[in-house]
Parts: sequence; structure tokens; C-alpha cells
Amino acid sequence: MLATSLRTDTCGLLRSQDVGRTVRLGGWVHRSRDLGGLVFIDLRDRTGLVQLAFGPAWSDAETLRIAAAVGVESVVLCEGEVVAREPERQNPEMLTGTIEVRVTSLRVVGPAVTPALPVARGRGEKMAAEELRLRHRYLDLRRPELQENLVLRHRLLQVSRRFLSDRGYLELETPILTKPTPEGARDYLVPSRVHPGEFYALPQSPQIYKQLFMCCGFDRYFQIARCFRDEDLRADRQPEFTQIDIEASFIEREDILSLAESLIGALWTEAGHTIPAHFDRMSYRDAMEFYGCDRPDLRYGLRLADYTAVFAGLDFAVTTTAIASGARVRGLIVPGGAAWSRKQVDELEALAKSAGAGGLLRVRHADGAYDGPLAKFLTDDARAALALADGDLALFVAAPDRVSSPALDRVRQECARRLDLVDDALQRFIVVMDFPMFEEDPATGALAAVHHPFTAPHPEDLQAFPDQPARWRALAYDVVLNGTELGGGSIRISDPAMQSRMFSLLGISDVADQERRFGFLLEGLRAGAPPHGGIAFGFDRIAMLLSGAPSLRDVIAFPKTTAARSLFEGAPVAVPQEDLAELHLTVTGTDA
RNA sequence: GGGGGCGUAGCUCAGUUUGGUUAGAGCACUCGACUGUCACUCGAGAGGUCGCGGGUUCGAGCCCCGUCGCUCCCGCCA
Repeated sequence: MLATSLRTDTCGLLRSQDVGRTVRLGGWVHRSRDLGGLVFIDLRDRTGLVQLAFGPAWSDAETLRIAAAVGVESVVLCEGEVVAREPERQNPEMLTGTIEVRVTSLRVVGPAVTPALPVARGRGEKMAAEELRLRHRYLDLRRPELQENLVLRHRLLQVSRRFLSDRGYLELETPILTKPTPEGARDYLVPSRVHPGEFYALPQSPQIYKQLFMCCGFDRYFQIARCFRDEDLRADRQPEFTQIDIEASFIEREDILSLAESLIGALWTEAGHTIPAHFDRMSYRDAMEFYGCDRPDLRYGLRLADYTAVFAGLDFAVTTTAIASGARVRGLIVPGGAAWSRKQVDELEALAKSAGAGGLLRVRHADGAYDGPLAKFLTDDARAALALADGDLALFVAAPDRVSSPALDRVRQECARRLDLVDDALQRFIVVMDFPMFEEDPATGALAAVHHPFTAPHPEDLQAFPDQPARWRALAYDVVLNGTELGGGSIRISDPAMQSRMFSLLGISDVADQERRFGFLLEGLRAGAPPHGGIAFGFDRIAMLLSGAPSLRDVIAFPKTTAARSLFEGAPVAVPQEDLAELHLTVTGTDA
């Protein structure tokens, strides 16, 4: 399939059945071994490696001379015969190890300077520093590991397209030059040359456009969409990233979720995994109550529980004061945790404190005795209620839920890590749903959208608490795997009056302001909008998980550093004054 | 914006704790030898702005101050 005018075959696919054939190959010199009279070259292309053999019995003197002299990473064309290797000369570590190509002619068509970092690594040899790998990406991307990652990425993209297209979803494109949105993440701005002082923004997501597609009747849309957010980076966060963006009309929540389950199933299948056809649903409320976070890792237990009743009657100021002020005492019981040293438990407390908790209460039960600062305050009833088994460590936070949840989440994760409870082979998918519509700023009381301002409120809550939006749940949902959010979406607001009310609740109460900022959505909704909703998956993150890569940078061909720079091509850069002038821009605040 | 880690030969690292002769090793590279290697082997050689700038000192890779880059985390990411 990959044969061309210059080659008959590719390196990595040659096998014993090719013995006797005369082949032409092209590739990169991966490694070479010059034994004097004999020369061996491992030739590499994207399909793998094959050993080229050069010897006086079949290669002429000039071919031998070239083979001995060619440097690694040079590109060569060769012709020769595929020969079976004698059993003792086979290399079981190579897929092509039962054969070799006895080369009769060799041409160096792309001589290479000595590579700045090694492409072929010896066993156990470390990779070059990531800074250098990014600086010399043209070499780093030659490594089979990264090639495999990008090939898997390609296959996942094709599976996504085929899957969605087969189900009637249309791949529709949306603009890259869009309108700035003051909400959410910072925009990347693009100055307009023809309109002085005006700017486009790169899209944070195609959200509004895909809703407009629904208003237009396209009914089912998808896009492998590049999105841009000008926020600080992480190992799993890049300034430009790819989403599988989906929207559909005349659907309800479960329609989208079952589509999501099937799509995830198709992607995981492509990567060689078998996963359940159905993901358990969990309410946001339960996720926070039992795991302290909205994307719990269910590969292990250590569930949180409410121990307020146990502490209510105790003569212990820390908990009684907290309970009196309306807080709860929540915590978890860690089997085996009693073996940890004072210092190890202190480290857990430090973790809880770094998440905002005032402290971490602890009591352990070992050799029939209760131990720890809390132990002497525990009555017999309290001990019975806790029901600690021998070897258990119990950890508590007495604080409002908004404090205890993140603190206990961190503690739970660290305990699981220490006890080696995290089974990497498990894939625990869940759908978290019924998120609150808004989160309240504790200082100002201002409402902010938990998902985004186009998410529909739960109809039950609209009915029950029409004037208490802080109590509304949203028709939003996240797909979560092992503590990682793979994607999320919602049923959207299709009623323009409701959408206008949403903007008001979020502080954009001026109608003219709403029209100026979101008029193009409101107009679309007013023109007749079907019930619709959708979901978007973080494609890079999925590719990262399925390839086993430790960083998003390993599944993106030319990624940015954590300072949002491209070390390879060198971006961003300063531009000449005259280019700025044409864009009506002046740069201030730099020393240049 | 804040905190942690790292920065020494083309690459990976040692040396920094306790300042002291000419800064070392492996791989890669150059030259030489070698007809069955597959991380070939053996011999020889070349290769250094110890990230950068300043300071302390008789003397700094090592101590101090500043700064740059990469990275991990917090904030941020509707």
C-alpha cells in the first residue's frame, strides 16, 4: 500500500514470506554496526526497523564504502534481496528479526548532520530533557514512541468521524476568527487591520455556533474543533487543544449520554480496550458527599461519610463549635492507616490544610486501643458508632462542606496512593450529573455559571423554586474516568426569554448589553429554536490516556511549553514596528 | 500572580554537603583495527561561557543576590 516509484516495500513489514524478493527501501539510518568486512544498518521508517546487511559476497566495494561511512539519521535508498537469517543469527526482539536485506546498491539521498539528541536510545538510556526534545522536535518526532502516539491519535480521529457520520451527524466547520467573549477564560485576540482598534478572538469553543446550527435545522452536528484559551498551562492543559464537539436537536439528556457512551466505547475499542456499554450515573450531590469532588476516582473505596451525629454529644470544643455554627463533621476511615507514623499523618493534615481546612482530626484503633489526640474525648457510644476495626485510622474535618470536601478529597486520594489501592488496570467510567446551576461567590453573593450560561436549568427545580435560582440544578453532565473529566455537556436553553433571564442572573441585566454581547445567539433562538443539547470531549486528553503518555505534549506534534512558547519554531515573537502600525497597535510595558 | 524541582561536554549524569592542582564518566562524534553484528567489540583523539549577570573571597561549578529557561503544583481554566 505504501509502495511508490522509489520503494517497493516498507522496512517494518517485511517478513519470512518475502524471502527471495528483490526490494527497494527508503528510510533513516537508525543505527549501524561496522565489523570491517561486513556492515549492518538498521533502517527505520514509520512502519518499523529492518536490518540491512552489506558484505563483499553480494555488495560491491562502492556500496560497502558508502554503508560504512553513512551517518545515523541520514536518509538512504537501497535495493537488495530479502534473505532468511540462519536461526542463530535471528533477532527475536525485532518484528523483522527472521530476515535481513542483502543490499546490492545504496544511495544517500538525505545526508544528516550529527543529531543534536539521540533518536535511537540504548536499553535503559534516558530521554533527552523535554526542553531539548521540544527545541529539536524534528528529531524527537522520529522516535517510534511519539510516532505511535500520533498514529493512534490519527486512528482515534478517524473512528470519531466515522462513528458520528454513520449516525447522521454532519461535520460542520465554524470560524476561527470569532467574537471576543468577556466570560470564561481569557481570549486570544487577533487585531483587525481594516477596522482600527477592533479585534477578533480565537474560539474558546464553538458553543454558540453549534447552537445556531441547531436553530438552522442541521439537527446533528459534530466538529473536531480546535479551541484556544489563554490561561496558565499544566501537564494536561495546552493553550490550543482539540475537542470532539457534538450537538443535536430534539433530544433529551439520556440521548446525548447514550451517544457519549457509544462513542467512548468505539474509541476505547480502537485502542484495544473492552469497556462497559453503560456508565453508572452519579449525582453531583452524591459525588461531593461521598468523594468530596465532582469527578471522583472510583477505582478504590475510602468513601467519605457524615460523622456529625457521632461528635454531636462529645465534650470536644473543635467539633462542637463547628457543629453549633451549622457545619458538619465529615471524614473517612482508612483500613491499615493505624500503622502510619505521626509524621505520615501530619503530612496528610498538611495536605488538608493546603486545601483550606483548619486541621485534620485523627484517631486510630490498634491492638484494641484508641489512640490519638481525639481518643480521650470519644465516649463509649461514640466508639461504638465509629465501629473502627483493628488497624483503622479515622480522619475528620469539622468545617462547612465547601471546605471539608476539597480537603477530604485530597486526603482520600493520598491515602489511596499510599495504600496502593489504585488499580491502573481498572477503567471506572461514570457520568456525573445534576450539577448546581450556579455557584455563589462567598464574598459578594454574586452568581456564576458552573457550566456555561447557555445550560438549561432542571425543570423540576424551575417549578419548585422559581425565584430561588441558587437552588436550581442544571441539565449538565460530565463523563468521568478514574478521576479525570473526559468531557461534559448540557441540554441548552432554547427559550430566548429564559436565556435572557440567565444573562440577568449572571449580572448582565441590561438588555442592550445582552444584545450587544449575545444578540447573535438570542436572535437565533427567537427565530425558532428546537430543544437541543450536546457534549464536548477533550480529544487530546483522551489520546493521552489511551496512549499512556504522561503529558499532553506527547500526543501533540508541536506543543507549547508551560510558558506558552513553541521552542521549535520560536513563537511568539516580537514583530516589526511597521507590522504593528498596519494593525493600529502600539506595544507598551516592555523594555524593548 | 504564588510555591517546589531542575539547569555542568552534542546527549545522560557525577562533582555542590565541607570553596583549593589541569572539572570527570558513559553514550554520541573523529581517526584506526575488525567477515555475522544487532546497545558489535577493541585502540586512540577531539570536545566545556559549569544557563546568564553581579557580589563575597587570595581563590567560586560549589557561598550570597538578581535574572532567564524548562518542569510540577496552587490560583486561573464560563
